[in-house]
Amino acid sequence: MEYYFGNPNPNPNPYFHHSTVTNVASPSSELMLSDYLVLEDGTVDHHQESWSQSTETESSEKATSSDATHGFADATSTINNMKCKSDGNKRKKEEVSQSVTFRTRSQLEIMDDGYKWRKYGKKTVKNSPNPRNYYKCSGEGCCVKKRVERDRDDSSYVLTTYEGVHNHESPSINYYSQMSLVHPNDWALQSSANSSSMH
DNA sequence: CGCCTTTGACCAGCGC
DNA sequence: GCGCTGGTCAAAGGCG
Repeated sequence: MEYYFGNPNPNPNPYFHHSTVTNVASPSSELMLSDYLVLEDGTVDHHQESWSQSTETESSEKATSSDATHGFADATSTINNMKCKSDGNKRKKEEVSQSVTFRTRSQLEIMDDGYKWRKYGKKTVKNSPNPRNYYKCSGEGCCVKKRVERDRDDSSYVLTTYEGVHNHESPSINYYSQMSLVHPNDWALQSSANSSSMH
């Protein structure tokens, strides 16, 4: 299964290209968001753990290490096993999911990542002036979710948390492939390369 | 008409 | 047990 992230929409959000994932500890290390999101089902590799870091708004995601050398210290990633079912054991704490959180600087909350999302909820969260929006992938049988909220400390940043793995390719995968195609198996190398040399 | 957003209600987990 | 909180549901309405 391949899993891509980027800005493959033929009619891209004009602000998206200015969205970056910034490492607070090392502000000079900025990556285009589209440069590195590829998830592989179920595995936790060194790189993914390395940029795991809790944010206070993501209390359910425990902090691991933050490794500024990868430039991902400001993104939260918790990779677990995904269970995609809406009944029975939903909302159990033991029900873990594969989730990745990006903190991006963007004027718009909705960044076009190539997938089609349907909003299903909006909640105000405690200790945050900004509401949290909940989206599901509109793909048939695809239960990937994402949460989008503005950083309570700096509203110029958007926190986007993806949960799950798409069971389909991005509708705009062809377009994206011309920009920056990364196979999941190569993602570790890609992310490592990106951290050392941009583009 | 189909798909979307909005939004209040509902539910489960958690802390006290 | 109770209240708070986060996450989800589903009805209603809007839009193309």
